Amino acid sequence: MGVAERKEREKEVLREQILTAAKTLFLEKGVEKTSIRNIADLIEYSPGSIYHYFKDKDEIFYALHQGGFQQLMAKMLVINDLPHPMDRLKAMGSIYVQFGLDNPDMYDLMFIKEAPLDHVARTKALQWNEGEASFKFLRSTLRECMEQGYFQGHEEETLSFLIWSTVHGMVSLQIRRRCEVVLADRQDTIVKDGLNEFFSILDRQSS
Amino acid sequence: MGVAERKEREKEVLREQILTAAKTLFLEKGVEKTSIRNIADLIEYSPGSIYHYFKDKDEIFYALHQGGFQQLMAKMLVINDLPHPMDRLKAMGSIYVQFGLDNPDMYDLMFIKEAPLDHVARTKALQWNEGEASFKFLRSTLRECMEQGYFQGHEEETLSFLIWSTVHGMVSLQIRRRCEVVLADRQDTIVKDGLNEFFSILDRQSS
DNA sequence: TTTGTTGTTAAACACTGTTCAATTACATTT
DNA sequence: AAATGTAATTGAACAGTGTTTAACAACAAA
Repeated sequence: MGVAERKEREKEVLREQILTAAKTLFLEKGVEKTSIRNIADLIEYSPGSIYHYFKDKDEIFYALHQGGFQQLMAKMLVINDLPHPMDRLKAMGSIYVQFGLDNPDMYDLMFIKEAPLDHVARTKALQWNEGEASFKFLRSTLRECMEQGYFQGHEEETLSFLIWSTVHGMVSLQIRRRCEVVLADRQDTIVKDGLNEFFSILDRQSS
Repeated sequence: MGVAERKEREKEVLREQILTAAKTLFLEKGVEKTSIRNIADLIEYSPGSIYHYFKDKDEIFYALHQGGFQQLMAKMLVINDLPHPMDRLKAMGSIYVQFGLDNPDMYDLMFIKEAPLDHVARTKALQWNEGEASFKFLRSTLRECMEQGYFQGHEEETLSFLIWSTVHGMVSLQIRRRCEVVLADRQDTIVKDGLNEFFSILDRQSS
């Protein structure tokens, strides 16, 4: 025995190889321009063999987007050092935005592209665990703010969605090049400026 | 003479035919799944002839997205009836969001998809007139609000961007199916609820 | 040594956007 | 009316795409 386990490990190794190859190509060319044949070429296998490890292209990019959430979540950990929930909330916003600007392709995959959600939709479970975990994290931080008297008269879930939307809106308008022309002169500061403007508004919501 | 003009008109007719065919297909299948051959089939021409009227696929979808801006702008006209600038600002938000939810594919093309901006980038001018006009419209409305004492201590351009980001964020998270799972039970109310939450925050920015 | 499973492959299918040489249509000039 | 020139149209071709599948190789178990 033990042979089944070894094979299992070997299979896992190749699966990982596919994923790293996919990530390499995807980070330099984007999702659409990364083809199954490109990935196969890079790991020196035939295109067909990819399909023994992943159901389809969407599953590969679903797996990659999972890695992105791990990255983002790891960066979020630093907020634990901040005692005041309002500081934690703002730090979350800054980290989220910074992550998006630093890793535009990964952000794109996580929050804009259809591929990962298409895969989720095909999986009968219909659970986007990565997204749900992140949203819960935002909600709990916001709840702590509310317990301290902030955002009175607001509803936790709705306000969480609104906050998420605001930071996502800024990042995605930037990533999908809607700022490039409309706000050409302030292209590389507008998102940070917008975020600070947002923070000052949030601060006024203590009554 | 007059024959050159007639030919010009005929050419314009076919150009329009291509556009309506493209729009029909695009609204039922989306950009990616609408192929040049599909469009050619629908108007009963060969695929090659499309390229006598449009440089490439991006140019077709740039033209379609222009139509989307006209639609949106037409809907915006009703705000002229509102005397108070703050009401106009909020009405703009409602109209924008409603447009996005009612025409998700067109919204996608206008504010999320790469195609129209890719075309803009290839055009040496690098002017996204549609987007700029819309943004200026938002800015001028916001300026009027500020002149009435709202949003003191805020900067017009930055705040305009922030407001745009907020409504865009809500619509795009919804359209790209990030709410579907995270906020499954409130799927078809969350954006409107979020917008109202946003309005209540804006109202508090009068001091 | 045979059997059964699993991994791998090349070829094929049905597509895609785009280019291009050849052809047709047709107004203008001879 | 015939020849010319221009513009529109075509079908084929090119180089790609995701995915399926029949054949084959590798190798553990019987």
